Amino acid sequence: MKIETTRHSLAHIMAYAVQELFPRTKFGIGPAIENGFYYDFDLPRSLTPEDLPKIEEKMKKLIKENLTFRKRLLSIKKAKEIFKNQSYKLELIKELAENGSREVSIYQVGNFIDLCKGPHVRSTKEIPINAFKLTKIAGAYWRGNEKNPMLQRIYGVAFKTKKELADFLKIQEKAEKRDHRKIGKELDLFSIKEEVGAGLVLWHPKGAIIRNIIEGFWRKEHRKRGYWYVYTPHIANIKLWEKSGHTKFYKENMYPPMRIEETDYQLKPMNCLAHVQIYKNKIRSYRDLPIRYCELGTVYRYEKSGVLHGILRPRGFTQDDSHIFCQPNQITEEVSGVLDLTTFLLSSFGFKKYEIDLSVRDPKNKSKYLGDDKIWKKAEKALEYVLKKKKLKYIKVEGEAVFYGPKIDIKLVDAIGRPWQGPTIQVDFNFPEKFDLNFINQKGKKQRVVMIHRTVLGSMERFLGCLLENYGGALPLWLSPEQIWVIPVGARHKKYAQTVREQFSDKGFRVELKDTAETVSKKIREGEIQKIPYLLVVGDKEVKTKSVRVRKRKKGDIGEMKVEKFLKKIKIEIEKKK
RNA sequence: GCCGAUGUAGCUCAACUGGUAGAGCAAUGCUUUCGUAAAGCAUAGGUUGUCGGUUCGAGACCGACCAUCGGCUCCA
Repeated sequence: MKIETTRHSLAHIMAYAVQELFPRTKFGIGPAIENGFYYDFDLPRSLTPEDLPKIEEKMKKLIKENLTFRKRLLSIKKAKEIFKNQSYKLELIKELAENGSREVSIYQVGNFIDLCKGPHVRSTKEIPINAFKLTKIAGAYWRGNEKNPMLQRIYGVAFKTKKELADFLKIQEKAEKRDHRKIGKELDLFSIKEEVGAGLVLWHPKGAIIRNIIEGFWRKEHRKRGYWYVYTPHIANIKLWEKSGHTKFYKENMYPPMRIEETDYQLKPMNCLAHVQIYKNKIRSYRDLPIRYCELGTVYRYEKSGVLHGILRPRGFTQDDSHIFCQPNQITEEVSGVLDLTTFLLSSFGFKKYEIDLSVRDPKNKSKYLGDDKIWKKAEKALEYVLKKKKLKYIKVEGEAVFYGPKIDIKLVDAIGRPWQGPTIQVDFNFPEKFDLNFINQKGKKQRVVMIHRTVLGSMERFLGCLLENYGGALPLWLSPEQIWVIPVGARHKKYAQTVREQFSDKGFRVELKDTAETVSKKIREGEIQKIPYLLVVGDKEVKTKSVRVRKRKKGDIGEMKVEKFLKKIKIEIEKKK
């Protein structure tokens, strides 16, 4: 028996239990999902966490009754009659009928009948009784549309054995400890304060050090690949945003304009328009192309209050942005180059797992997008071509495109497995049209340029958040804000400790001398909590032999070493990681 | 924005059914100079998220707002 089938059957059992406990319930839908299942209910009252054990108990009781799942095929008419008091089910039946179905299938277990195409377990005795748990209650719009009523969703997790469930719950619990918000607080990296504003990030000194390292590495790699670094203002004349279509298609994500001497200025939600203006500054030749402008550009977007999530989703963030202007026949090469850069950077920062989406238009709602069909098809084809050529696994998602073009999105995964969009590559024929962006081709004729929008990390905020969760805060040596602590055993070793500190700081290492009047144990404990890669203890022996006693993070004491030898060792460690 | 939960010292948490806020860590001062995950003593620290209401009396009850958390919708 497939676990998905069991999960789906559990969703039905849960619905059955809810029906028994709340007879007037209207039912939405209840599918199996990753690790479990959910079901949406329209209930006479709000559920509280205390309801979950009651429902769970009822479910177990029902499972023990060895109830059979019976499938039946019904005519549309008959189905409508059976579900006459179930408005959501009626809506589904109506839709099935409209799509040409003559009959629908239903499943009955005990006294609970559900519209469902199955499959299900034959009997509840096939369901392991101790391998599931109801985990949370949440609101969810009927059919995922915010204009529809909100139903109450109960989530559950389910596995084949009690042990698998216990393991899963343990892993989840452990993962929650790697939450970037927790790590950010513990390691004093950043904060978000009510006094400053929701979604506005304060980077503390140590967070800023990490960001600086990331940015430095990013700049170096971009310079190598022929990018030009630019700086652009944070506000711009609103006419620019009107022309691009932002005020029409992107309005709900923008802060309202500010009026200065009869002109409205817009806080930028994107960097592209400024880069467009740099491109437009003079006539460009085909010999100049591709032109790659890049900028760590800070943008502000109005995000609905309910979606903010630490630094993974703030309202102000810095994109590692770039706009590439190229000839049409350079698209695949450029997209390909960007993909290579992305995978190189991600692996340099230790990311092994990511998902790739090809985000295209919603074919049913073309009014959400700028530009005509032909242009869109061309852009979508170009992106898909490169993905296929690189043999990368991707999922095509309709309706996920930006208003000006389709994109390749790379999603990084957080501690508890939630995907967050980071890197993105977007082919855009629309802005070049809107802003009349050209170059002079080999024949001396004006030709339309192609624009590629891209970030390879996503944003500094989101990237750091994912980075912290990936490493559980224990960043590799090259990224650690504090790499080494020198801990003198007693007051008489302070002087030597000082010289040791200097030997490392002279070589560019981030090293702190911990010479306060506290015990060695205390400082070791503090160092481990602060996730310092190396703690160097120096006492009488080390002073005599010009060495250090090395303690490696998580590993413990790895022995005494000459200062020179340790220096060499960490240099190698840093080179290797890069 | 929507549904639900939460908000007490810098951090982690206490305070019985309403009776006037307490502990550990951190901070500061003194003592201790210490060999691999917490030395000792003392001091200071709070309009209990904000505003309003109920009450003789509110951290606790009610309302509005703000923020956070889990989802939904939306997104880098």
